[in-house]
Amino acid sequence: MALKYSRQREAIKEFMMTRKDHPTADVVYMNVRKEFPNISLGTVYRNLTLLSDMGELLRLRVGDGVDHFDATTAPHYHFICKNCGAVTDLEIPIIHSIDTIAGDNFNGRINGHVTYFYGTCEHCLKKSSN
Amino acid sequence: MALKYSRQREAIKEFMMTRKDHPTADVVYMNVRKEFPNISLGTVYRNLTLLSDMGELLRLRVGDGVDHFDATTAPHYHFICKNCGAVTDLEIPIIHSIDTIAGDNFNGRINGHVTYFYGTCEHCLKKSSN
DNA sequence: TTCAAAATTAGTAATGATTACTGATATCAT
DNA sequence: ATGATATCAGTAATCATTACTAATTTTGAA
Repeated sequence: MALKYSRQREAIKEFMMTRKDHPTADVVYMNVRKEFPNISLGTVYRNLTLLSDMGELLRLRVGDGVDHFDATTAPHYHFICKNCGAVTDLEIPIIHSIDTIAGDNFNGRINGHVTYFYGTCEHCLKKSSN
Repeated sequence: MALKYSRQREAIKEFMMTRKDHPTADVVYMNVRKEFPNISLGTVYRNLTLLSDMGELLRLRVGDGVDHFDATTAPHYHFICKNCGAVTDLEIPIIHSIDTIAGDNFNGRINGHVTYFYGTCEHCLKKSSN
């Protein structure tokens, strides 16, 4: 028996399921603390890492220096707002053909790619048009 | 006069020009120290950041927790070896069409994308086939 | 149910990359 | 040459994340 049940891990998992906005460890910590007032940040990190390693979560490194986590584990693309930093899912299918294109004149083996789209989100577009 | 000449910055720039392997701040530090034995790591970081902000360098966040820098500022794609962590340039043109694809059914504005291709580099492929 | 082995935890310390601060030095227009 | 100011070296601080440790939970079997 390698993995034991833990209420804290379950609470973290359940919280992640409710969020589509790719929260950071700190946001998870703040929220799970409502149910477990003295859970420690280390426990949050350990479980987020564990769940990511098991494939139940995705760890996103979007370039803002903080890791984001995503309970939607099926491969998909992300958009990052350069204005507010919000991370949102994109509803387009994975474009496998670019792996083939990238492999042209390249002597290694390409297994896949990670793409982040950057721009301005709907919310920030509205704000700036005032 | 906002920007003054500095030998240290010039040395950092020149070192970056000689390297195609996207060194980290620490690697730059180690090398520039040959010419400036008591340059400080802070100076290296400050200048790498300054040059990146001016557009003379690219700051790459490839997902390994350390920033890499690239003197080739024209947009291009990168490949990261999952085995050894090496970062190499890919010789394919930017595929602008995926920005359009990504914009389908999306209400924000997409300005561009950053893609990292992952796999095994030529060198590591050869080693593992022993 | 009780018990002990092993996983997990809370709390805290340590790490590693990067940034900020400070008094001394280098650059440059006048 | 000189004064204003950008830059520096050295060091301290910050921030995200990981590691450590003694106490608590979980769990399968007695």
